[in-house]
Amino acid sequence: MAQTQKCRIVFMGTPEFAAASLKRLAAWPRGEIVAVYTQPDRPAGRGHKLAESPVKKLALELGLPVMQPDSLKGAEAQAELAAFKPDLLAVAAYGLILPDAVLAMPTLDTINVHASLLPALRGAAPIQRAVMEGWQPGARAGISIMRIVRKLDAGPVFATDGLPIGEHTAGSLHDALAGIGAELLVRVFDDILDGKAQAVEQDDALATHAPKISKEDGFIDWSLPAAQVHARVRGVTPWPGARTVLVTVDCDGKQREALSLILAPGKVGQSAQDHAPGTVRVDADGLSIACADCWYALTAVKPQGKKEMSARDLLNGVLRGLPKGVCGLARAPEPGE
RNA sequence: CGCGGGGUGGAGCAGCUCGGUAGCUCGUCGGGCUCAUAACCCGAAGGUCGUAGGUUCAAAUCCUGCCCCCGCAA
Repeated sequence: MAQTQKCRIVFMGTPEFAAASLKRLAAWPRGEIVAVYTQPDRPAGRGHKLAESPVKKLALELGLPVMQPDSLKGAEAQAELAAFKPDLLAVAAYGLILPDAVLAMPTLDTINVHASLLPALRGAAPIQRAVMEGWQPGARAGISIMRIVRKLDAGPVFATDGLPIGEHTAGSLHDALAGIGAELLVRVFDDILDGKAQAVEQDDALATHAPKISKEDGFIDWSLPAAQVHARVRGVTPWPGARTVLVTVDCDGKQREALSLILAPGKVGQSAQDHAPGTVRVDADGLSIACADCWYALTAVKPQGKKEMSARDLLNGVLRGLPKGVCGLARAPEPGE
């Protein structure tokens, strides 16, 4: 603690996940955030208004200087960064490639907060993939703090911290991990200043990848076992949303218009061995869809252009008059649905 | 000017094209049936139809402005 001067931190990040670390770092007494880098404002949302990243919003609230270069590859951008004379570079879900020149810039280290237990799930969507793939009992997700090297998410790891995935959705797990990541980052920074930080090389042989999530990842495949369907639904909640299309048949055998739904996590029910995957059933409990092994009971559901509602409400309104029992088939959406 | 859907008793919807009695499923409350029930039967309460104007003898319904919600897209 011979530090007479705070260490100079440049923070780089973009989404909500990164904002949590920025917030925690701003309250860290041993460092001073001298600049915040985030992606340029982009048109987004309804009406295509220009949107500021969560990190930018927080940085402005905190009164920190905000930089939004399109890239860090140019000499100009690098000179700008160098002028901040960073001791530590803290990166969390920034979204831009950091060239070698940038990695070498800080006097102490270049540190990344990654939302997985590395070397598992390197890449863009570790939280969602962790939930989607973590359907086995006891599956865990976590945070790794590592040094940034040229190869993506492959640097030596200073510390990890995990938690059971349980019934988490990607959204709730994200929030939990954002907090854990922020704490762990500060702990590693303390260790670095105290000279007792140790980074352990990753075993590349154990590495797995977590590619970016697309809308299609939300299309539910009912031919999977219910436990995997459930994990998939949670993994794509709240974004891009678990989608399926219900094609239902009236009492008089008349087919209704296909109904496109976004599903909230439901419940794995009784065995559905004697029904084809995708079979839709109305019973006392509401609405269920057959998976490879069991029924999957829908709890809350969001039809296009509507608010989320209970399965009961769906049956009372949009699907009013459906016969009890097997009454249709669920299928994957087609493009545009 | 990105595209589209929607705002009707507590909930989810129909009615709007072709203006004129407020409808359906559920919930709530009361009663009945039943050993019993979230089942069934009977009855009741509860809505200035998002908001402000306009057209009209008459507007949930047609026209215009505004507010709010949602999906696509990013």
